[in-house]
Amino acid sequence: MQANRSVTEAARRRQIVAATIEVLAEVGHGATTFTRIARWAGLSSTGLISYHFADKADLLDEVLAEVVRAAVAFMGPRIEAAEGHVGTLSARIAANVELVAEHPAHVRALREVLAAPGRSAPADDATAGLTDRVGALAALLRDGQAHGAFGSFDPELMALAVTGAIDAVVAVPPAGEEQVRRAAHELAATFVRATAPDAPEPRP
Amino acid sequence: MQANRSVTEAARRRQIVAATIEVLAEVGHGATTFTRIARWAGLSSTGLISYHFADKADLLDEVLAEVVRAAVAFMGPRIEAAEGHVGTLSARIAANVELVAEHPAHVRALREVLAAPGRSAPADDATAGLTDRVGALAALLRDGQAHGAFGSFDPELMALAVTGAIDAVVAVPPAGEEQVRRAAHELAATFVRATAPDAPEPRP
Amino acid sequence: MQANRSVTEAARRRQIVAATIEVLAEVGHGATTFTRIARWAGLSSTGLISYHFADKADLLDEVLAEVVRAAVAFMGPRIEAAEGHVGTLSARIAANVELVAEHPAHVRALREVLAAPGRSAPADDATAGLTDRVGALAALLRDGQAHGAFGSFDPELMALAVTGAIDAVVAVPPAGEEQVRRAAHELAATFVRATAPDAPEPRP
Amino acid sequence: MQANRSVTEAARRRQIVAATIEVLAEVGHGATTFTRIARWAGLSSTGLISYHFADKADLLDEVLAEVVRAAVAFMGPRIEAAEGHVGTLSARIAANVELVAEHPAHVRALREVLAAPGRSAPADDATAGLTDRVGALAALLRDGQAHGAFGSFDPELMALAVTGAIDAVVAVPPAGEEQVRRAAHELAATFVRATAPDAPEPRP
DNA sequence: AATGAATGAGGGTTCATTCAT
DNA sequence: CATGAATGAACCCTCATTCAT
Repeated sequence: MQANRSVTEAARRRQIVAATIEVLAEVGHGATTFTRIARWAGLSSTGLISYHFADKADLLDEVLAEVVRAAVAFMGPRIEAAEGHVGTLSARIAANVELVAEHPAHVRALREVLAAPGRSAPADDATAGLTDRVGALAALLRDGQAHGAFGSFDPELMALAVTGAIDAVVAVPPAGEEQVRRAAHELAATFVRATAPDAPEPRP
Repeated sequence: MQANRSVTEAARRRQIVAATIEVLAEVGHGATTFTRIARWAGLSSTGLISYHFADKADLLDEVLAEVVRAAVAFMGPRIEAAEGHVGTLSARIAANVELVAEHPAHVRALREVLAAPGRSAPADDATAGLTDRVGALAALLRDGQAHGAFGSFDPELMALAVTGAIDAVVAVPPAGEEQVRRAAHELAATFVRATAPDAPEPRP
Repeated sequence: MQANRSVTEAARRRQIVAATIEVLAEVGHGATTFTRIARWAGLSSTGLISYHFADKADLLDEVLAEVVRAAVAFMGPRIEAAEGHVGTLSARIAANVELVAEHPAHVRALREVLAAPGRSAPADDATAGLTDRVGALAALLRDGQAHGAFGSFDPELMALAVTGAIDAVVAVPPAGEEQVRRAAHELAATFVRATAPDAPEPRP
Repeated sequence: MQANRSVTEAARRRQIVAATIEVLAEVGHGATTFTRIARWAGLSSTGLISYHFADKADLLDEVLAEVVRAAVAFMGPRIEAAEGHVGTLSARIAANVELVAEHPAHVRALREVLAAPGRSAPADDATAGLTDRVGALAALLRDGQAHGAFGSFDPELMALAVTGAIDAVVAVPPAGEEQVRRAAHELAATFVRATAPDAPEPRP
């Protein structure tokens, strides 16, 4: 009789976060207002949002956390299942592209939130893990280079390029699951080629 | 002594446009308000902006035009000087990366303006040329494939990847002109590798 | 103890509408601003008005409705109590004149609202009934002519004249209830005379 | 070489006044801005208007004077040509109605100016003569009553009614000169009837 | 836990007016 | 005599946030 206090609250918060994700994905960060969120969620006042979240920034933090949580849940197993440096790189790229087919609104919302002006660095590790995709990727590439799995290139720059390419590919609305899978494979192949070990001296 | 009729107006407009570019680059489109622009430009009232520009959209149009003009002036010669499909691809990537060293604020402002909600398609060709970088790149890649200069891959997807990679590389604040040039070359090399003709059968 | 959900809102809306009527009557439509309304109503911000009314047009619609409601409530019984065409004409004129003694601000506000630029035709019948006083009057006159109650004249023109005369008489600030009643009777008598059946041939 | 200083100025003032009359008639007082007037007159800046007129009120005063001047020039001869009290009343009404066919914009502009909030009493006599049509008419009616030309009624009230009726009839856009003349005659006839001497006791 | 009325700052825009040229 | 750039107040409206209930 007592314990469901926070159950109710948690449900409300989740409802509001979910609505915010949809609104962010649909109208972008600039037009994401409490009024619009309340309307989407079927709430009759913006006061309720302020009641459950200290701040607009607080709400967006929660949105970020939720989006990251879902993304990690989706990508984690796929990446861990991969073997070898090349395989991991490949899996990372493919999983990231495929993520958009599973949670299109989440991905757009993520970009909107991160692009919001005045956002400070994320707090927890999981968030950083997704947010700092570049760093994680660079580490993988550097390690692979040390093991001779990749050629010689600037790992940070390549990580940046990979991440940017994924985001760009993901930004165009995908047409069908099949096409998403194809794009995932092809993008992975592209960077496998780009990171391939340097060609040996042509034999005489 | 008389001929400079509207020299004042032109100067003010340029001043305001320049200030808007800086503000856009710094705080993003959503937070780019007349008040902030006026403060940045050292104007004492937002009314002055409204006096010189019909609309906020009008101002942003002018910003877009200016940014595109500068970008075309910078990249055009570099691209045209290149020879061959691979050379052109290389030059395009390098020029784009180097652009950010020349006009860092311009590049960020461009993205902010284009990302603004409710923006319609650009009118003139020069703008479209810069805006639709993906299309232009895809055409180059497709043509190169037909001439055997590139391997087999989806040109649209690759164009998207190249563009995204450039933007990502460009997004991090560059440290020094030397480093920019290095990044330009390396990124170009990366995609030259990624688009290289399929390896011939190893000779026996 | 709970049932008064929106009693506060309704009261505020009524308060704002009432204030708007007074302001309209005093300074005219062009100078009727949210600021002036708020000041008159004793509100501390114009935001409150925007909170309760979607639009300035929305507020003016409400004003129109309220004014019409009051006018119909006042004039309706008086007109219906009259008998015969001449009696009805008389009652209509008198009631209209007397209305101004009861709700002087309402009448001026009505004119201001209807004269506002960009107002579209009224929706409901009651409003139209008050708005299209000319049409209603013309119909009465035409019907009366068909029954021999009135002489021969252009009904539309006469209706226009009657309406204009009423408005003019009503426009001057009345001095005392007694004088209003006198004016009402005399104006009615004037148009009873003006619309009287054509004099019969003098008997030999 | 010197004398045409004020000639130029007078011409400019007339041009601006004329433009203002048109704008007033077209968009009403509330929307009559310096910008719109300048655009209509083909001027490139509102500064020119401020240069020639001390104030917006000053400009509107000039407009009023011009409108009155034209109206007096039009109506004066027609009224003076009439004979007898009834004839003069008739002529006054007809001339007033016909005025609208000659200077439609002037008449609408006049109403707009007089309806403007915060207008004080007119200065010169000619203006007062037109502005205080009611007073002039009341004097005529009172004098006529003293000479037995009219019946018994309140002259002020009747004057008010006549004026209001004229304005109302004039307010509807006239369709053709013929119709205007018909309306003029009929309205005159209406009030001749309404002011007719009291019917004598029916002879036994 | 929830409501919704209220607030005040700030948004873009229009306006009459001033002033140096 | 004319210009047009500049100003600052006021316009309507939206927003995140507060608070009594």
